[in-house]
Amino acid sequence: MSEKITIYDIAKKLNITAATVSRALNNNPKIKESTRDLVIKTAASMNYKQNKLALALKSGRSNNIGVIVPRIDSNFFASVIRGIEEELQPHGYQVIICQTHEDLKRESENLYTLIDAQVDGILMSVTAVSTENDGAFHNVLEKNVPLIFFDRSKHIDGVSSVTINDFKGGYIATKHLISEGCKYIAHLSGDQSLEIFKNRFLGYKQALLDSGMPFKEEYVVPVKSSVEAGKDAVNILLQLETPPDAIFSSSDFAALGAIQELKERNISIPKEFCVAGFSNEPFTKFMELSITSVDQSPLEMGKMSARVFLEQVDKTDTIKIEKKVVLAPELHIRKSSSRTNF
Amino acid sequence: MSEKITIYDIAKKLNITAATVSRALNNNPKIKESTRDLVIKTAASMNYKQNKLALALKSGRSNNIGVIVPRIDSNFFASVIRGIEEELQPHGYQVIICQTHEDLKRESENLYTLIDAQVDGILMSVTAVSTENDGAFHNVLEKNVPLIFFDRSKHIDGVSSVTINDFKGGYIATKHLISEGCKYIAHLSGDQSLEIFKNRFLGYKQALLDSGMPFKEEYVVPVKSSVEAGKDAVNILLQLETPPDAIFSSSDFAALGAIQELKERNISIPKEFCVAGFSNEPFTKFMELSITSVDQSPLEMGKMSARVFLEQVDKTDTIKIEKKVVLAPELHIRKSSSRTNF
DNA sequence: AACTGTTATGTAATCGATTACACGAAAATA
DNA sequence: TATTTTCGTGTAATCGATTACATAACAGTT
Repeated sequence: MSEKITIYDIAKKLNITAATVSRALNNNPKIKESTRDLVIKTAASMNYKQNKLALALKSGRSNNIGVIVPRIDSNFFASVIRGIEEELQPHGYQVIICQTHEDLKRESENLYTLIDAQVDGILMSVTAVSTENDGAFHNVLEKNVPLIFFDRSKHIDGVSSVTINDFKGGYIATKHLISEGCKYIAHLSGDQSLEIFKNRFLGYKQALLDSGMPFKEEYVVPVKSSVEAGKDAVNILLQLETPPDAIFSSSDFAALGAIQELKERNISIPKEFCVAGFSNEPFTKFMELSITSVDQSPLEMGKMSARVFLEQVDKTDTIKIEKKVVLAPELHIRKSSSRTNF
Repeated sequence: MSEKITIYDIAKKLNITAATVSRALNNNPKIKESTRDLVIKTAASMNYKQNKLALALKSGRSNNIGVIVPRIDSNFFASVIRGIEEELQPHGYQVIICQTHEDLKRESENLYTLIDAQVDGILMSVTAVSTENDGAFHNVLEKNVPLIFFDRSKHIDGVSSVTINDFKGGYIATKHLISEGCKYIAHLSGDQSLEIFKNRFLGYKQALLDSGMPFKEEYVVPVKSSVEAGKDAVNILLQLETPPDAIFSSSDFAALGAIQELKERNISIPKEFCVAGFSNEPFTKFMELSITSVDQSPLEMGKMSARVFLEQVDKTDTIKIEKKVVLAPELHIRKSSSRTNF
């Protein structure tokens, strides 16, 4: 087994002090060139590796950043994380991942754990908007650890965020359904306490109004992001006096459930009924009856969040600048709503 | 902003030494109970948090473990990671994730980076079997950092692994196709240098032989794990003198491509042609024509890998014990191959 | 020769926690 | 009373790297 080589070992071998070795390795200009070369050569030959833990203790920076997401086994979050990773790795940061499983208590625990672990920053998508974890968030800010929200954010002074324009997403999806000739468009909505879902809903509403179509409360059905919820929603909607002829769902999974239920009832898609989802999950494209969906460019979102973080780290001394990056959503039109193109 | 509180701050306040504070906080039995209580109470009131970096430097353990996977935005790997996380978090470990993007150079870099970061262990799925990175692997073992392979493994003495029985997976999938009455079963195979793909192939072959069916080389088409590759494979297979009437694909994505191409050619599934895939990706279940697939229980695989790691960490002094855990695959029979049930 | 300046390196403190060893005081034993 | 134990705490080294400050050696200036 190879003993761990420290700068002291190198120093002893060369009959100089560790300070000189450290300076030589850090390209300190005060070191004679011959000494520097010798040290660097010796370090290489002894297979010296800097101890990052010692460096971290001394500098107070761990070079780890924490990422908190509801769950990792969803294409969206996994892709965001991939984006974060790709952007941060070249800067020497390692990413530590935590999952909340949509549980506020775990969110709080994760925040404390990451601060404990001395991370240099926290990038996260909040689990729900609630005051329950205010203490944990306050703790992060108090420690001056950069905090950045992506996708699902909370309003906290001085905290930056990277989101997509969910309003626009809802708007273009709905407008698209209208342009395909749909007259009665329903909406499967998510947890309205979260900005993202509220905005998707507002975009939907605005698109209706802008097109001179009436907005009806009964066309808005709250759902969880699951296939089952989508089926249930269709069952409710089809019992209405004037059942809808299209659905804009804030979740791809619910959209899928809706489609399954509609097929069950022999309602032809997209001829009689159009459906659009949100998130552009991989399966929406793979289906035989592919599903129209709003893409959130998760990779880009991850990279952007990382960049915002990097900006904030550099200027720790300056006043914190709250930056709100809003990415543009992109509608992927597929068979589930294409009366004309396909 | 809250200044960082150290044990020295507590010591000063109580007019005792940091050593006593440290001992009190660590429940050292030599400390008078009254002192211990006082220290603990004071620490709490001052909002003291142990500096993990200092602890890490002193103990040589970072409480971080590294996970290396080809990519994170695949349901399989994301689920394995989720399993690892769930098992390790309660033990105080944080998970650091690295991606190789199927690139051997990045695999090597990741290994060195993690060792650099002083991780307490590395859990990984290798990118490819090659001697190119032997140096990097050797480096890990030399540093006495526990190394555990999951899913895709390499043969290295003393290194444990957690895999599924891919041979059996291939076997039961093929047997199932045979039982559905398929007579000419083709196989879309993966990179044969990787055990997992080789074993799936061997399982397929054995199932044929056990059923008294001939094994034909021309029925084995190497593919990448992509939709396109699956389409191409079907095009090749259907040009054979005796085209097959079933496919066992080592990849769900290729299976999907095959199905799309078969439909294009108006070949009815499962009536004229049956298809089975591997991995049980979420979309296989969501399709209208759901796809039969072999489940690899990724969550369980992650948890099991974590457990094997925990075992190895505990007994650092004992001789390294190579442990090979093999999980059982499970066939999920769906419409793409169900002539009888549905 | 005396002084100043420059250059290269050494000395020692520091980051925060742990711990082997030492030591004084009190309690137990002879 | 003298001696040994036990108990509770202090002292100081340690983990490995960085860095403010000190200093030695030498060159240049007057």
